[in-house]
Amino acid sequence: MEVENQFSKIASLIGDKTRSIMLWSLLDGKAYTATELAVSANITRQSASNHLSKLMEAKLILVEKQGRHRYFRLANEKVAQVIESMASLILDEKIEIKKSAEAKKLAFARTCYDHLAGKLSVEIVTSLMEQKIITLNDNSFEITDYGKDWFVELGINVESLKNEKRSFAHKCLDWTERRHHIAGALGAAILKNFLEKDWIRRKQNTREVIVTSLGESMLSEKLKIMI
Amino acid sequence: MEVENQFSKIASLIGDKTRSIMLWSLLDGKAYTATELAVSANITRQSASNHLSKLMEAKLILVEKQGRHRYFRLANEKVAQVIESMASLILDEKIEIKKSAEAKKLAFARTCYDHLAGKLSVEIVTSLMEQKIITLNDNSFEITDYGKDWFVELGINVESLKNEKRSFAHKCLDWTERRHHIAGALGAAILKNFLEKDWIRRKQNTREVIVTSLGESMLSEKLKIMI
DNA sequence: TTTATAATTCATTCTACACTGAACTATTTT
DNA sequence: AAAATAGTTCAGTGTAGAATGAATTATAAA
Repeated sequence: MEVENQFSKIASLIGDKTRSIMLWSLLDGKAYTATELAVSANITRQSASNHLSKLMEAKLILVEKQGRHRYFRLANEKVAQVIESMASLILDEKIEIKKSAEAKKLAFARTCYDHLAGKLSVEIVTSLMEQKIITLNDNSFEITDYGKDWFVELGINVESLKNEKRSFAHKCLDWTERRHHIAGALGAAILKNFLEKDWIRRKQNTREVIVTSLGESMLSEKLKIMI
Repeated sequence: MEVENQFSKIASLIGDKTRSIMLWSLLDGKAYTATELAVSANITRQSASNHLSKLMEAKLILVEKQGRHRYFRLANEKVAQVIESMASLILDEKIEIKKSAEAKKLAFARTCYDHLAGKLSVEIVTSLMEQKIITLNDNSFEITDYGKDWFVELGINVESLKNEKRSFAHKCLDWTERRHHIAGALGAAILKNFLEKDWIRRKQNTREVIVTSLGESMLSEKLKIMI
């Protein structure tokens, strides 16, 4: 098949009203059952099942079986990136006034797959670079010796992260900020760490992340970030 | 409207079979008339006109009037980036054997909007960096003093490019290579220069770019790139 | 001026494909 | 074992929205 038709096929696969909402729901990197996705997209289970098998066939999502449940999640971070990039067409409207409150909050701080995205996430990178905790090397971030201690103090053991199969700390383009944030094992560890310490909290049914007052003072102290 | 529905709307806008083929055609950054786009998408002019007005409304494309012709082109480079990112889901399949010959050629060298993309384009960046002709500074490339002379010798006046309104040489993520190439005024100037000198040639009806034998030896000499 | 070409608008038709209900398999629970 | 829950398959239905034809506007060429 010609490339343009392959493109057209994948575009219409993503572009269906219901499937696009499902993909949007899956953008937090979590795994959901068919029923859960059916409810959030407001369709029957049969219909959801049908859509999910189409997304599976195109390898946009994958499934894990657990007993009578089947958990669906995005196939990989790259799919998440594509969805994010499409969403950037609505999120970064020049005219601030037209941006909904919800969109603004998402632009400030949200999860993307398993790491942080939005303004906060790129400010973290800026601060870590300025403090020489991380450095940029081609396509990924590296941690300085000082940085290793800094992360240990934060509660993240950098060495053990490096043993994971996945990439350690690659750059991930933030579509609302048009700058990079940290993805990979380190990006995931930072999100987990901040959540565990209650610096930030997830909100129900959205990828939006809010900064707690504890988080506000800690981000200011450790990273010189003013919310 | 909730963000998920805004996303769904833009996704289905792009995701229509015919519109996606039109957008794919526009990806070379050139402007086409409604009739031309109708022919390449194999539909009537009325239908094309209808689709184009929808894409206009969403600000994905814009139009320039010239006499009785109306020339349509992508609204900006960002839209091109989004289309490219979606296409990356088909272009970078792990299983090489399944890649069509056409897709392989596109992955090697193609135009993206008004600059080069693909393997060749990121190799150019690598070489220019190694030779200290350009350096990376945050989100854009900068040219060294030595680099200025080097580009003048190539036939590109860097100073006059800087006076253009558009960004000079920002980074642009290459979706097949997952690394950056040069966009902006410099990226466009390089593509133009290479075409004029017949180092590379456009092919009809595709974004594919081929390297001439002259180009092969010049790229080897000037940039140490072996095709 | 007339004729040809480019593009759009609108009312109508058409169809791809999403949705539904019913029947089914596979687990878990009681 | 029976009942309940999760999910799928499939044949038939329904509809959003794409395609079309006819009419209209605008510009260019003859």
